[in-house]
Parts: sequence; C-alpha cells; structure tokens
Amino acid sequence: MIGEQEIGLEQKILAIAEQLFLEKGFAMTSTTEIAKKAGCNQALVHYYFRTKENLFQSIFEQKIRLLISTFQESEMPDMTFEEKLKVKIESHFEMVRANPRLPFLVVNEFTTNPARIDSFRKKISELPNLVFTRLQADLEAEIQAGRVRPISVFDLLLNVVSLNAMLFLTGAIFKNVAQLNEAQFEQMIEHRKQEHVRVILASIRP
Amino acid sequence: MIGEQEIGLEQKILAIAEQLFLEKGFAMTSTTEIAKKAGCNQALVHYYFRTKENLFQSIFEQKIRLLISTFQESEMPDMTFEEKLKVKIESHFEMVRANPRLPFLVVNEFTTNPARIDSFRKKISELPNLVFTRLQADLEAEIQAGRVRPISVFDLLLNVVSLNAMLFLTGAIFKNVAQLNEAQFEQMIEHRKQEHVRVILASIRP
DNA sequence: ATTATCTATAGATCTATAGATAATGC
DNA sequence: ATTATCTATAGATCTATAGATAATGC
Repeated sequence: MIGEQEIGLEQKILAIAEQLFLEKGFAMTSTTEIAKKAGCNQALVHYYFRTKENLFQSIFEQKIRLLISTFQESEMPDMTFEEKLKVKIESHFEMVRANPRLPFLVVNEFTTNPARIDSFRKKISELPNLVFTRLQADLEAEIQAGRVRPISVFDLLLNVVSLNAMLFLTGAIFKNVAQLNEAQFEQMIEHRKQEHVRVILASIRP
Repeated sequence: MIGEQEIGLEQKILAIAEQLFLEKGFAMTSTTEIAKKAGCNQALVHYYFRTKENLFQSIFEQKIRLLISTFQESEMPDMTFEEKLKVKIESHFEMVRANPRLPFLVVNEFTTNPARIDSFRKKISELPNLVFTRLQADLEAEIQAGRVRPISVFDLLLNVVSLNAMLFLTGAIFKNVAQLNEAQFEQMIEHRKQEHVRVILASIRP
C-alpha cells in the first residue's frame, strides 16, 4: 500500500487535470497549466497521455461512469414506492453534491463537442437499461394500482436530474448574487434537497 | 428603413459572434473565425469592438437582459393563481425554446469566469424585485387562503427555471442518444412543456 | 476629413514531438 | 535496458495593434 502522498507524477497529473477540467472545461485548460500545477514540465503530460484529448477522455469517461452508476441502487425491500423514490432522489442529489462541477463538465463538453456524444452513446445506453427495468416495473405497478399518475420513467428521472443538476450548475451564481457565506449556502442546499423530494413526490400523485 | 440584407459589417460581426458564442462559448470562439464567417478580415472585429471581451460583453449583457425581462409579464386580471402561474411557466419555456443555447451560455460563462457574476450582480438584482413583488403578493395570499402550500417565490421560480433550462441544456444529448429526428424532438419538447406545468402546479398544492 | 476596411506583423500562447539525461529494475 | 523526466523547439494558433488604402460625408 502506497501512501497518498507517495503518489506518482502520472496520478498527480491526472488529479490536477481533473480539477482543472472540472473548474474551467477542456478548452480553457492548457497542458502547460496542468504541468505547472503538477510540478513537472509540460512535456511529461504528453509523455503519459500523448494528447490533451486523451487525458481529457480518460477523466471524462470515468466521471460519466460514476454518474451513471448512481442510479444503480442496492435492493430496497420492505419500502413503499414513495420511500424508494425518495432514496433515489436523495442519493442522486448527494452524488451531485459531492461532485458539484460534474454537471457543468458534462453539459459543457457535450455541447461544445457534439462528437463526444456519439462516442459515448454506447456506454450511456448500456447501464440505464438495467437500472430502468426495475424502476419501470415498480412504477408501472403503482400506476396500475392507481397510486401514481401515468408518467414515464424518462420523464420522472429527467425531472429529478433537472432539479438536482441545475442547482449545482447555478450554485455559484446564487451564492454570489445573494451574497451567501459558506454556511448559508450549505443551508440553502440542504433546504433544496428537501424541496426536490417534495416536488417530485407531489408531481407523481394521481 | 434599411432592408435586413443591407446590414453593415458591424452588425454582421455582432450577429455572427452571437451565433458562435452561443454555439461554442467564449473560449472556443476566435475573432479570426468570427471575421471569416462575417466575410471580413480579423482586424475589423477589433476595429469595432477593440477586444474580444468587449464584443462578448455587449452580446452577453443583451441576452441577460432578455432573459430577465421574460419574468416581467403583462397584467393578467381575471385569472386564478394557477392560471397565472401556468402562463408564466409557459412563457418562460417558450423564451428558452426560442433561445435554446442561452442557458448554456449563461452557465458556461458564469462558471468559467466568476468575475462576470460580480459585474452583473447589480443588473440582475434590479429587475427581479419588481417582478417578484407582484408574484410574491399573489403567492402569499394563496398560502394564507390555504390554497397553496408554504413555499418561497425563490423556490418556486428555481423549480420552474431548473426544469425549463435543463431541458435545453441537455436537449442535444437526448436527441442524439435517443436518435430522435427533428419532428420527434419537437414532440418531446412539447410533451415536456406540459409535464413542467403539471409538475409545478402539483408541487404547490397543500 | 472622417470612417471603414485591408495587409502585415509583434508578441504571446499552446500542443506535440525530438532528443538528451537521470532514475530504476533486472 | 527500460522507464521517467527534462530542455529545446517546430509549427500552429490567437489577440491586438500599426500603418496603408479605399469609401463616404461635407
């Protein structure tokens, strides 16, 4: 086991690049800057990853994987549908909260470089099916039983993701415009978490 | 009256720049590219706007103004609160639909260049007060009457904006991943518009 | 005269690679 | 021997400006 401080330069470069890409996106981050912050010369970045694009892709791919995996929740027996859904909303919320820059990275890179969408279509379209199947079955049962209004899994999840992701996409703006300190900002985040659960649960009632 | 085709190069540069900034953001758009598409040499872009930053700011400011003005709706007497709210949701939705790249531009620029938030705080914090006052009064009356659950104007509007903006922030992704053609995509947009109204109205019921 | 447009270029990046040198693993 | 790291540089941008020339408004 190697201590965290004993990390090699390759890992260091990866970590710094991740931080910078999340902060400023692909275009505004230079390999020169990455090298400088990683404490090596710029050539080394290319030695390990050949191109800036490669470096970005390995980070981006890993992040997308993390994002998708969030929706794969463990078994939750003995819970009502509402309770299960609440857990899903909150776990997705916490995932985005732990990676607050991720929505920005995804939106930014897929928007400025649509070619990336193609290369990730396969990866994206693999996992969700597994995840959706269970949720879909549960949802349909609820709708049949008249406990939930007719709504597709797609619409339901898009509502959840929209609320959760947008909060962190605009988080910095609110914090600044409303002049919130760290504690106040955290309080707002916590409040919004409850609000999102409330909105989604209310939105599926018949 | 000058015909639209008789537009000067300054306006042409502005129009092309707007299109490119919306498409790719500030960093990935070069004045060289703007000039090329506008059909002039690159020096002219700087002749009119001195710096790329200036050019961007004039466009960005105008867009922000447009965005904020959407929430200033005309008088709507003889309508229930639900009906008024529905109109607001739909008019915001249509505004974003007509400017589908605007959410991207705002999120992208405020995120990569936080300094911009400062310079726009004043402008942002002017208008909303006027708009919010009316909505807030209406909302509070409804809450007092027990027809609406306790919720702040901020939370309500953030819910609306999140749903509407996020749809267009991720629109291209869905279109590609689900392999939708233009007609199918428009159908989905139309469906989501109704879904957003449904979600928001359900979310404020006591 | 003034304003619009062009050519040319300085100066600052930035990415990627070639080739030298130092560190490490047998 | 192989892998990691460095120095140096080619070649491609990109922004901004200086200075020349063409178009336009009195």
